[in-house]
Amino acid sequence: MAARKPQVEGAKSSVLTDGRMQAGSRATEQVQTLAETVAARIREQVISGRLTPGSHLSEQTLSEELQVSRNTLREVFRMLTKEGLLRYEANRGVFVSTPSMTTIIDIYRVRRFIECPALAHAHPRHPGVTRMRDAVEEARRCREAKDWLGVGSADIAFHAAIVELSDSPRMAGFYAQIALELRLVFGLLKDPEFLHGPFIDQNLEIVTALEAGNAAGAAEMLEAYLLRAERFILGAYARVTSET
Amino acid sequence: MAARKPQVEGAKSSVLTDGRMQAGSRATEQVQTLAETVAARIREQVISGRLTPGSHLSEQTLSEELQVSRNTLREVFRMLTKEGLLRYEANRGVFVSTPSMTTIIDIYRVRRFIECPALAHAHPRHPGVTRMRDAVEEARRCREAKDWLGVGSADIAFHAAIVELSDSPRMAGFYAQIALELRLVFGLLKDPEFLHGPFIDQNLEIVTALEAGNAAGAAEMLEAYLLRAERFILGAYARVTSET
DNA sequence: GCTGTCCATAGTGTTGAACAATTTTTATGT
DNA sequence: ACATAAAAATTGTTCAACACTATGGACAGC
Repeated sequence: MAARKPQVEGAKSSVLTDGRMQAGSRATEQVQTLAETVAARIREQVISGRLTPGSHLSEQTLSEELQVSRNTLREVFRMLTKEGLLRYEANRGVFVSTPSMTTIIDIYRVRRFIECPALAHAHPRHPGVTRMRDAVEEARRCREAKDWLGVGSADIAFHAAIVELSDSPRMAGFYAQIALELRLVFGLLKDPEFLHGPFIDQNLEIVTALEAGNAAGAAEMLEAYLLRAERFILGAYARVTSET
Repeated sequence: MAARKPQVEGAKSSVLTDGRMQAGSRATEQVQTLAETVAARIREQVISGRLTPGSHLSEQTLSEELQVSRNTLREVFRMLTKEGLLRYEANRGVFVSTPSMTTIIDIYRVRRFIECPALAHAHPRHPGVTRMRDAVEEARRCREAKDWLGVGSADIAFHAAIVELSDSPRMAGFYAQIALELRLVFGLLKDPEFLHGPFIDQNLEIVTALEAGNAAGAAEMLEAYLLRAERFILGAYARVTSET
């Protein structure tokens, strides 16, 4: 009956590993509040596809399911809405955001707008480069293990590392949001092997070029990559939605 | 006693005009929830300087002051924290964000990164151009009326219009956040006439060049403008903080 | 005087129940 | 079928309570 209980129960019943994202912070803010924990959990459920775009998130149902009070859950909703994962409709509740073609187009426009210059102006020995290479290797590991969700994460990590090259925390934060939305799109599509497979090797080429000091070339490859990926995703998206 | 009461009381005691920002939406979402109203109100208090950076926002005090429940207020805190206006510390509460020099530098890096290309690739007859000119005229009106807060708003609106030229809602949303933080910085500085005065005319030159079809020239002027503004603000900031 | 421990206090984190306002569903009449 | 009114479900908001954490002394030891 007492409050704070979930600090214990919540941890017990929690299935998520978590701890990723927010690359910059290490020892800071180790204390997580319940709301943040729940937010991470819902985020994961959306990304993993257990929560499908467009579906309505009932306050009562979800609060019982996650064992938190409605008030706490509403705080979580407020956070995730600002992150762009959920959509609010007054007096009707929250829904999982449903990406449209317009969404995809805008996301890729932003990606080209941000990633390409960041890569072009990058210093070859910037710490972000290491992260890029790590991400590529992680992606290959996941590909072998046929962990396609993992491949998606690694791909996002790769491109987040590119944005890190710009040395701007705000830019990185913005990109993290965009990446979240992109994952929503990924979840919408099927056939993840076909979706991610071809792009791992291109990531490898890009980081290799950058390490060799050829930032301009890397940026060019990246732009081509993004244009291809956009067409690719748009096609897959059209195929999925037309089935309805 | 009863709930929903504030829907009435809140409106009565509300002093803010509001309605700006979010250029794209017109008839949509006319229904505002209490939390959103309160959020707008606190936002305004932060921007106008009534709530100084670094100050602690007590849940109990503020909830009594604004006549809303603690729970609703906490929802608001969650939103404003995501917007970057407030900072959360677990078990210690929320504080108004305190911009540092690093903040200012990052903000201006982002501004150059986003605004300049947006302007350079702009079409001279893009609707955003009209907004730019409107903003300049609004700024001059406010200057004559010595409404320096208004000048600040108009200046922000001008540059938000530049970002609109990129036709990307996500970019515009991101810029709105950056602009909010920038206003926090403005509030920190004194002597607003000296702060905004010189820049109005430069804005005018930029939009004039763009209207004349000289996007490249406008972009160059903008970059110079932003570099100057950064130095300017950093100087003013150093002056203010050293006084402590 | 300075430093570290223990406690009272204030403030945040979270809950459950209650009720008003709104939306959605169901039942009903034509 | 179709509009309409009543009923049910859901969101919006409040309140009071209590666990947990942080803060500011009081007090003892060095």
